[in-house]
Amino acid sequence: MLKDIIENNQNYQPGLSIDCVIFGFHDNQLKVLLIKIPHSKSWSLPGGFIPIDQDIDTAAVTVLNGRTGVEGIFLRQFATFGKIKRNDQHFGKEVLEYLKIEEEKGKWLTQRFVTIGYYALVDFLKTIPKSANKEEVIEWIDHKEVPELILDHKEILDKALQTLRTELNLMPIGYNLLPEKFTIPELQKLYETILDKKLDRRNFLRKITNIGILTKLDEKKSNVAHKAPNLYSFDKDKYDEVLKNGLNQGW
Amino acid sequence: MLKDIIENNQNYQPGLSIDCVIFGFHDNQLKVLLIKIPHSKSWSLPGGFIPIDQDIDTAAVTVLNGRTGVEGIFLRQFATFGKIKRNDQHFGKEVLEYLKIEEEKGKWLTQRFVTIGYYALVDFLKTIPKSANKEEVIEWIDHKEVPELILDHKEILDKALQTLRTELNLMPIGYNLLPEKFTIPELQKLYETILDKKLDRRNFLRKITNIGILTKLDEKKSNVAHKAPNLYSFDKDKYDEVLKNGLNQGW
DNA sequence: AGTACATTGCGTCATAATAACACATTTGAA
DNA sequence: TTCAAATGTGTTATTATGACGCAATGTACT
Repeated sequence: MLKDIIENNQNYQPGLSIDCVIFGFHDNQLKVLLIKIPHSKSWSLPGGFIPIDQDIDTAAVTVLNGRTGVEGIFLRQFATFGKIKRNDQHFGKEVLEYLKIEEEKGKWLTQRFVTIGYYALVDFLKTIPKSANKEEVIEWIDHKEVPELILDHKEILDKALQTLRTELNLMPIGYNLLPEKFTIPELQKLYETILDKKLDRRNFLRKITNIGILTKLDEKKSNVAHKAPNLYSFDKDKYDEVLKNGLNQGW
Repeated sequence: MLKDIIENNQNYQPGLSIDCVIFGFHDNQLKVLLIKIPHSKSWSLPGGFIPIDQDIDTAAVTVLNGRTGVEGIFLRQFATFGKIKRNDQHFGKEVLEYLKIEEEKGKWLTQRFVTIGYYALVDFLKTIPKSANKEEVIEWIDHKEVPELILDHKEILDKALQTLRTELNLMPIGYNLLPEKFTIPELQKLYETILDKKLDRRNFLRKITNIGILTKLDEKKSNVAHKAPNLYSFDKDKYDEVLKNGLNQGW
């Protein structure tokens, strides 16, 4: 609870927060987990504070697990946001008013905050979004239809997506975003959605299989319109190896 | 002065610092600007604190300008370090003892600190390393001969170099590390030094010129042994364009 | 002055990666 | 039964890459 944190703020790193951009993939859409706070018209990224005796990475994992219930997911720090105007006094005071905390006692919250951005890739179907309380709404929202966000959260989200796009060229993705069994067209849609551009079906197949991280299963997807596509799974060992060594070395 | 900052710590963001990994290139060596603090056996990265009314990027620029005297340089945030054990109490107390500040008054410094890492690429010859005071030594040190560093500064340095290596595949570099006029072999040495591997002379020339950011000058380098190599300069417009759009798109 | 040697500039060639496209197959729906 | 939409498996031309060859240039040494 935010109120508890503010009242026991000596147990938390001052002026520093964490915000998570949690990506999922469903219905051919790249979705982001967003929170609607009752006291604001805007939505926000799931975030949290850093216990004084915890690594920042650990604090980020806590936020993620708390919101998704999923463990062992892909989580990566991508940038730290510290513009002086990023959190205005006004927003903090709104929160205090809502929580019925006096301005003096809530000073910890209205001080200047720097936030560390993490992005996560999770399996949409395994995720059960959890709201922290009754008034809070937490929802998967298509990244193309993100509503107005509080503070600089839009900027954080954009930067996360931009980072994800870049990292697509440096490492394989999909293991964390797709179910265990999936089809090549599904994987391609994921790539197309993240990159926001069409790729050639046949060239994609060749390139993705050449990486050597896919295992073709002796099974076809059922209950589909048109020709049933083959199912694949990731070869976790090879996947991890490529993750570690990177792809597209360049030089 | 650190003492002033501690005494006026209400003007600074608490528990948050900045550390800069400043790279330069000279004598075919990738060098890092390091500081020797009198009260410690170890060296450290140039760093600083964040004025409560300044963007973190601005604070990083201030650190950089203050140490190098160079302006308009390449400066990029690459990671934030926040392990709980990264700054031990012991180190902070040493500093306080050296500065003759009572433990109680110096509590601001011995609290838990998270640090934001920036790396910079500067022109070695245009840089005049500046020490903050008489007792402090600041020096260019070959990245292969870095001595013991305080706290987790070695980890920060390693991560900066690793980031630089990755970014070499995503963008052109050299504009900030080399003098205005340079030779292809010099540029190749820079790449080889950063990547820590040999590249083929002829293939390097082809690949680097194909990027389209180099202008061949009608001039040869003088006072050199053996055949005089041609001089080149960067085409700033095209360089910036490639910087913006990136290279090696992959997908 | 002549020669050896290191280094540069400009090539070639075989192979791999990429982009663009053709055609047959499978399946649900008209 | 036929059509439309999607999948599976190719082909071909172009480009990029990796591994070399060789002549030109300038220093250093005899």
